[in-house]
Amino acid sequence: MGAMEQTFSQRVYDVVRRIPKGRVATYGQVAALAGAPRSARFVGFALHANPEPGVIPCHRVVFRDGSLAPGFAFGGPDRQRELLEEEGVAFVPPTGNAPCGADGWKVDLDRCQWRA
DNA sequence: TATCTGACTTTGG
DNA sequence: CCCAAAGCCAGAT
Repeated sequence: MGAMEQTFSQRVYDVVRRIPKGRVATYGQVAALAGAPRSARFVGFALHANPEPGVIPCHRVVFRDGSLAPGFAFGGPDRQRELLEEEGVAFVPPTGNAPCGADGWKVDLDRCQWRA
């Protein structure tokens, strides 16, 4: 058995699956842990390609800015925010001048970004 | 084998 | 402050 080579996508799933509850990681963070600090774009692509619903907490993966994926998320960013709140993830309100994608609410990376 | 695309990220206007 | 473009890597066709 020598061929144990997993595709980058499989590796991404493995990393995302290790994200503890109540913590979030950015695409770049997952990409780095997967062994490709420059393929942040591919992280999202991998999750979209085969996200094994219920097994891979793709809702814990957010943008570098703390905002969520617009439109392509599993049912909408509103759903993602609700799931994260259920896990105890802290959110930051739109300070009044923060544009942001989803609802203006962003994940508090300063407090809830996952640390390997 | 080559070409294109994409759930990102960073820098510039 | 907001919008746009470029760079990046790995998979799909």
